Amino acid sequence: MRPDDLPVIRELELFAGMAGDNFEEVMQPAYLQRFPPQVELIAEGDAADFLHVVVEGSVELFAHDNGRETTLAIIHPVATFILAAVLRDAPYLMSARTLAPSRILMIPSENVRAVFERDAEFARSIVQELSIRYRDMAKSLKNQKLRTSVERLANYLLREYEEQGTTGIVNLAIDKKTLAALLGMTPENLSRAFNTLAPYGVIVDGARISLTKVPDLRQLAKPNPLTDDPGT
Amino acid sequence: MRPDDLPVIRELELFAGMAGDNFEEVMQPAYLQRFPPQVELIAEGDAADFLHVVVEGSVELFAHDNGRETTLAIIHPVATFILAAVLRDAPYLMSARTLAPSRILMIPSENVRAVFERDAEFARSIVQELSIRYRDMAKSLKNQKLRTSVERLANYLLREYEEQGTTGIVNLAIDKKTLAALLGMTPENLSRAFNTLAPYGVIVDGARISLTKVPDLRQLAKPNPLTDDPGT
DNA sequence: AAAGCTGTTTGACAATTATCAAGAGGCCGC
DNA sequence: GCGGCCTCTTGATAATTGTCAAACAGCTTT
Repeated sequence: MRPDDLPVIRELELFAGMAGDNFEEVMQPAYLQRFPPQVELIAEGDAADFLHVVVEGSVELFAHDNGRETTLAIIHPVATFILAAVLRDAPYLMSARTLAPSRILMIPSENVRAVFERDAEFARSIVQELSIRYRDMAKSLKNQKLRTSVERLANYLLREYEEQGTTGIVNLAIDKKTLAALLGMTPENLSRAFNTLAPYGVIVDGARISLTKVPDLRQLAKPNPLTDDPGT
Repeated sequence: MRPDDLPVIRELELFAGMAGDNFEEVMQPAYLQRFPPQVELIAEGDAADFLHVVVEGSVELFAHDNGRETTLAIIHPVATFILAAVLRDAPYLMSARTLAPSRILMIPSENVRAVFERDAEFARSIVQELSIRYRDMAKSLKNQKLRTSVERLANYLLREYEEQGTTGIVNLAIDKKTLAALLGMTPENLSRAFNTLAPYGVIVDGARISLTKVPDLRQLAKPNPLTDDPGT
């Protein structure tokens, strides 16, 4: 573990309020590792031995059933994943793979649970983190059940548009196959959904998407904070 | 509040480990109320003023977007709902209505948060509860994204079959319109899905469903603990 | 430059799911 | 009983989404 990584992690809301001793105790047995893209970090069904923190890069959470696969979330730095499994000492419900070259911090589950037991501030942070995650998951379910694939794509683009600073250009950070899985559709369908959005000012050039008629797009997408706004 | 209701609530895992004083503090301002069926208890977007506990009856959690509505979960006694919104002091993401005549305990959010701050055992319980809810939500999302409606129905029936004691009969506790919304389909589609399952030994007689070829049904449904088992 | 690879797009088609309209059956009040 | 109301079902049709095959573009490798 590089010493200059610790402050970044310390600033994570999850660890910010923790007592210094406890932070060291939880970090001491942790290790930070570099992974190339497309490495499977955990597999659904495995025991939750480590809490993972994406320090750099990005991680895709996905799951299988029958023969199919879907993406449930994309995790960007700096954020944790599979916290719930760690706290319950239960098998992971999702698999995780790196999308980009990434650095992942792995903290043994027992240490997380041990410090949780005696650091009230940490417990508080965990509850906030879990609540946010729960609510994000609820929003995803609403998104999936109440919208068509074109609407999901339109709302995704508008969210990225906001997050990338409302210039008319949205850069897709993930490839279209992954985006399709995240939005709950096939790559072919995503390609056609982009075409459907052309009259609403959506111009595709590889990973560069221009939005030239945002008001029109917004009217189609009908974004809703109670379905779209992440992290609240 | 009837005195003989308290022990039941006390046994709820969420409150079981709590110190006696704190339990009284959190219960003192709470009130228990009777509601007829189809009463809307909370609406999405409202402030989370109360933690709700279903003591008797049942409650449907549902949500809107565009003009559509879907059911996200059915809550049976004794269990809480909208815990995450209460802990974050954020607007509800879902609405709730009674399905049956119900008794609902309502605890002011501030009291929950106050006791959470100083009762470590309660904090622990909350984390467990939240983790379970998060994982249930993740399972629902997998169910929705990875399965067809016929598969979702088949798995629902098998789960009920197990929970109702593996007699060949499953009694639907909710009407078919609500079941359709829970499974993410229209009532018409549900009706047809039941017909599709007829060759797999599913015989419908109103709310009484007979399962005469459970192995066949299981083969079609391919149930998966990581998608189906609730509360783990 | 040619070959091969990957990711994406397009076309043709099939499966799934939704919509609209109508009908069957049960239940309640008059 | 009769009518009305409600839930559920069925039929016809349309919209959405998925599947399979092929083509294409952008890469890298040779």
